[in-house]
Amino acid sequence: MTRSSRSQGSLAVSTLGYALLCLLVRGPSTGYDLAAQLRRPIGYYWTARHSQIYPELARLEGAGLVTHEAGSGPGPREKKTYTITAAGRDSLAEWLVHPPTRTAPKNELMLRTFAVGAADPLRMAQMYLAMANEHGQRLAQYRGQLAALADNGAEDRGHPRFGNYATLRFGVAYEELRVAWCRWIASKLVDGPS
Amino acid sequence: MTRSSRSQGSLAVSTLGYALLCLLVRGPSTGYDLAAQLRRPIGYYWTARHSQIYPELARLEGAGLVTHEAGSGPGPREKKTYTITAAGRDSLAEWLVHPPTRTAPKNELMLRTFAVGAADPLRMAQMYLAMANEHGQRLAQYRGQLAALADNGAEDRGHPRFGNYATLRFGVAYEELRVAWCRWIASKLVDGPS
DNA sequence: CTAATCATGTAAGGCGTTACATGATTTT
DNA sequence: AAAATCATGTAACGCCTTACATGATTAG
Repeated sequence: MTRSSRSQGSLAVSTLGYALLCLLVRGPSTGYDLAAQLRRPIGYYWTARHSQIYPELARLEGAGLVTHEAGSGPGPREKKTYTITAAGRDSLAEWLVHPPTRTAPKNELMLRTFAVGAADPLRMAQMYLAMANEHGQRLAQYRGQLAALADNGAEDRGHPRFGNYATLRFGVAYEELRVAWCRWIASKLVDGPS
Repeated sequence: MTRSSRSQGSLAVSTLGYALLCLLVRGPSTGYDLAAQLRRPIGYYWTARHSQIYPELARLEGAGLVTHEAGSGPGPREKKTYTITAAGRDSLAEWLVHPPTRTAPKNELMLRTFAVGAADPLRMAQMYLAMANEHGQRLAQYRGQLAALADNGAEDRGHPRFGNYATLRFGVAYEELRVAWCRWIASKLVDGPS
């Protein structure tokens, strides 16, 4: 049984598949729109290009987790609006409560930091300050979005945007940490002894 | 000019290549040993299997950034000990001061959190508490390692292990944040209104 | 009239994991 | 006697990015 087989619901769903279900559970959407939605705030934690999304939607449909309705689109092909099925909701609900599988960490900033002794300290300090700036700007954005959500009552766990609120709270705390750490190491490299 | 071309030093080096140089700048090593070194603490931020490391070392040698000396090994093949070259040191020093290229975020926990409303709140709370536990255990490990480094004087930026110290400081702060956030959302899901 | 946006797909190639393959030495 | 460790490589396959391909509608 190949992966493109239709009419079976027991095929393994990739994390990307669940990411799409996370969006589709909030309402029907086209592949194009899903690509656009993979921005704020979920795009801070998961992204995908349309070249990945279109084949994945076809797989989800083959597994019976979504269906689509086609209509006339702007281009040469039909526009397809995807909707999550009851099986899709069940599959998502079960996946959500499982602890995440550990994925390989990829943090280039910490990789550089591990070898910080092999570079010029002043140039490294400048790099860290530039990163502090970048994270500081993101922090300001996140704080603004968080305040807007709080105003709409999204701190309540029953609110439909509570998920946005909770992820943004993490984002704010993480950016604060990164700004503080970057400033700490920069000052260490400039003022510090030896 | 293909990637396997020898005797040229201008070929693009991948991030994995620089990760290996980050280790080799501390001293010569075999591919096997590099795979083992990609654990504490650099493995918290970057990992690779031996199947990736061996071909990458050959590419680095083709680019003139490392050399190797062969001796008799335990198995059917020769044991190769790699050493960073002066060109390798220069290339690394230049790479270190560049700000990291933005890589696609992959945070499965935040992905799940975005769709938290589609799952059973109590089961989600249990999952978050399990994660808080896991991160709490890592936090204890990191704190132990950090204290050992501090005792050896690694807070000094001139110390050969200052890189380990700085990355671990980030690790401790990050794990603290994750534990606190997981506990916050778990209590929100259990006690919270609605 | 030019550019952006909407909309869907495929192809080539890099990166990374798992599994296959070999075999000596040391520990249990 | 069996298992773990040391040590190096290749092959198959999945995930992901970049680039190729098409074309209507709308905004500047």
